[in-house]
Amino acid sequence: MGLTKTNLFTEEQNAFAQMGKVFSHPARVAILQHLLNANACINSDLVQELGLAQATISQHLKELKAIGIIKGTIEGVSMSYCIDEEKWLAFKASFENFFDQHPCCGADNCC
Amino acid sequence: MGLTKTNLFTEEQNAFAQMGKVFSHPARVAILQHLLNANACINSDLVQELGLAQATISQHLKELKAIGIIKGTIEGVSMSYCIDEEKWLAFKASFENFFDQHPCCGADNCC
DNA sequence: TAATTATATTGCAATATTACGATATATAAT
DNA sequence: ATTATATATCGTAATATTGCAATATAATTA
Repeated sequence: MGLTKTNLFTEEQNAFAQMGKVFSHPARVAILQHLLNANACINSDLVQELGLAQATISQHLKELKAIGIIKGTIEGVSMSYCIDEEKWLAFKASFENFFDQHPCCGADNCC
Repeated sequence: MGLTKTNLFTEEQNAFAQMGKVFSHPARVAILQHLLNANACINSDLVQELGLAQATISQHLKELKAIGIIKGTIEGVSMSYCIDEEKWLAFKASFENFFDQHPCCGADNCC
């Protein structure tokens, strides 16, 4: 099949999985880290930096932009990409919230 | 292609992406949440709970077990799965560390 | 205007993931 | 020993993702 059965899960679970997807590929992780370090940068920087083809970088940037964690503004001929601070903090909050759930209850049947 | 170019990225980036993958599918998110609530449970619970086929659940459990975030112990006929607390805290720390990077530097070229 | 540069999009090939039926395995109960 | 129950694995089909060459688009410069 290959088709995720989205209807079986809650809105929250699907939304969280969408966020997880952002971090599920090293190229996207690397792009985010590069943007975090530079605070703003252009596509071509990333092509040099990462070693992937320009089309591939562009595609990853598109995905990151689609979910909203980065935003791009036209800067003459080139593009200036940067982290969307508001979205970044929302992601941060979602993950903190998730990880704040305790893995162990201390009950008798606790592993 | 479909083949991630792992060699282009750092160990840390690849490792973080592996962690991200855990949260990139709603079924795995739902399984983790169920384990967090119940603290321990068996496969059949999840089949009832999630509505996916037994083989599918088993496959997701296998992946979660492979990366170490859950562990399973044989409990008679059934399996008792639960979160691996140590690994859970390690994941939590990695994500906290990642999100603690600041999206905006306050410089002139800041978006 | 023509050439240049930067980025996006298209089309395609290859691998990965998701899902499930069927089957295997292993323990428990009768 | 046979049956029932729970979980894992195998095989397979379908969709998703990754990656890139080629091409399109759009802004800048000569």
